[in-house]
Amino acid sequence: MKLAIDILEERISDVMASVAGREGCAAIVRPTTDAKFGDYQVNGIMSLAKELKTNPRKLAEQVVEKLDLSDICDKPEIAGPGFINLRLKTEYLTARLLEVNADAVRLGIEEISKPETVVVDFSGPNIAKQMHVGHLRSTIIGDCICRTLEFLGHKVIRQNHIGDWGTQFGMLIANIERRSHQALQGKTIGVIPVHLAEFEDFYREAKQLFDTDENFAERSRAAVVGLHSGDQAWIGRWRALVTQSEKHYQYLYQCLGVKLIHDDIRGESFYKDKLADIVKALQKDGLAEESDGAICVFSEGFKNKEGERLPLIVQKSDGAYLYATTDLAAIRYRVGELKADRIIYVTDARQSLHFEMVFAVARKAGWAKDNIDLVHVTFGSVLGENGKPLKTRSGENVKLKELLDEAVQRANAVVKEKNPELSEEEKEIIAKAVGIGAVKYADYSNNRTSDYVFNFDRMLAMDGNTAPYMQYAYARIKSIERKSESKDVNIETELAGVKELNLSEPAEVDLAKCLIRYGEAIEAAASDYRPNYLTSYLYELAQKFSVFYTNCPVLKAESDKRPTRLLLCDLTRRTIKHGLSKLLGIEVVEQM
RNA sequence: GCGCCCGUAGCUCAGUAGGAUAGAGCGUUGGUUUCCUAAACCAAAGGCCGCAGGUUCGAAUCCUGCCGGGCGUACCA
Repeated sequence: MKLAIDILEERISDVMASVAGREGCAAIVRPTTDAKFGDYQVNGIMSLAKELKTNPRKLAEQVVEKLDLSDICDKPEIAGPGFINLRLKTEYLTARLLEVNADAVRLGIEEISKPETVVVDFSGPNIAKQMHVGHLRSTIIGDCICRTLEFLGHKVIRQNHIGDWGTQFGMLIANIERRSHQALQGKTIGVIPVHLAEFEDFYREAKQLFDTDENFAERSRAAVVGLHSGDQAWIGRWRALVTQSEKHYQYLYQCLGVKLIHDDIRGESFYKDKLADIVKALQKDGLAEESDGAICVFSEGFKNKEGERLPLIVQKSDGAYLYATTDLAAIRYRVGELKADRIIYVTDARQSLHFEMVFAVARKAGWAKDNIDLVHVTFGSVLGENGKPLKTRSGENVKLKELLDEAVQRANAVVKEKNPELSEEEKEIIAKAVGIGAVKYADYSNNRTSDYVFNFDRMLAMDGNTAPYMQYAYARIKSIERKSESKDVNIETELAGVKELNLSEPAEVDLAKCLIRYGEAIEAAASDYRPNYLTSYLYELAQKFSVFYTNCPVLKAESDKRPTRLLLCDLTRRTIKHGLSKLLGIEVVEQM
């Protein structure tokens, strides 16, 4: 069924159009800013009145006169300078709740009518390096966008554009070769790093050798040449490195509950054979030209420090290709092969200019026609308490794994303190869900465009808009379920027979109204790619549930009240679970 | 220099086309438990929404200028 807000928007806009005698009127229905105004307010009358140069209250009256919303709302009220205030009818609310209740899978939320093929480019870790905190946001925000668009009915194609190609691989595979020789000489040394921490040393070792050992540097350059020319020995070493290091980020995806698999990988190496053609095509179309020895595309409106035109370099003066070239090849592939209607890039804001230029070139070259949506979803940095990008004391990037481990460890300490009687195994499961959930939720609940300060204590707090608070609300409902058995209440049979509801307490009505608005939050989150709209909604829901919980006994309620309350509990539980686990990829727990 | 982002309560942050008296949480102060998890709930105090102009019935939101911060700005990604 359609969302109330969408039905209202449509009907009121139609009436406005007929009153005004013109197309394209927007009612701009929004939740009220204050409950005393009802449930929804129409904001569009006043701006329309301005355009028509008429009195807004008079216009509102004319609209209300012709408006029939009697199946949804009480009589609309005109207020202030020209608002129309709407209050949902209890019968509508009841019917809607029962509908949501009957829909176990989608909670009464419709799929969109025009599904698109959406390619989402996110995460993109570098091979042979540990994932660090800088990869967190792209990985989880991208995942949430995928999950949300998928739920709404789009065909989502995840693309993990990993950094698995480039000159730095020369020294890495040269180091594999060097280590192999040592191993053959009987030295007990791992040839390819296996554990996460070893990658760091391995990379550092290669880098140091490259900088200090001319023979090694020479060998590294030979390795690059070998790699590019398809030498099997070098390719074998490279592939071993890629395979080994992929295992590590797959492990982290699993920890984070991020849905990215091996098949989603289309790394830089995937495009390596397509790059020459990209440059050739750009030259052939006269879009690319040589400048200072590099092949460049100059687009309108891009300037450098000196105010001169700024190029998108697609081939360096030494003949090598760059990420701009790869990104162009990727657009071509995604539009041509994957049939994308929309391509979303989830990377930090610092790459804005790069994508602006890439998009401009892709448009000019005709690889992305106007009907293809190219979207750069940016986000801010994760900061430490000092307001600078989060680093370790020694100034290194904080490893993602270490960050998550600490979160789980801290969560474990809290669980131990709050609920000591749980078994070790239960505590571990809860700590993992709470710890990881806290990190993710804290990230999601911030507006993605701003930087935020990372703080374990705050994200693990039980008060406020945090994962533990949400999980706690869920656990309380599960607890009611468990208690019901000992009180001879059979929830299933009571709910199965519910045909009518008895909403009388304010806390019940508030909760009910919140429940039927889940779809609004999802729509808002999807259209702006902003997970914080989801967390805000869920938090509001959990708060309303807490108020309901303190004011309205469920199991001890009179028989005329109990089914309604059981239903409110169950719908809240299902909505929280859906939001957290299905859309945000955060685990819920049975008890805390 | 130019471009993009940001500046909202003591702190951390919301604010979904320009809408009604700017909202949360933390912290502070006070209150609630023979009752389904008090990891909860209720209440109070706390704001020239960086500054100054402008646009209009109405501005945290749009425009201009300024101040302060971050990022980017030709061969890294």
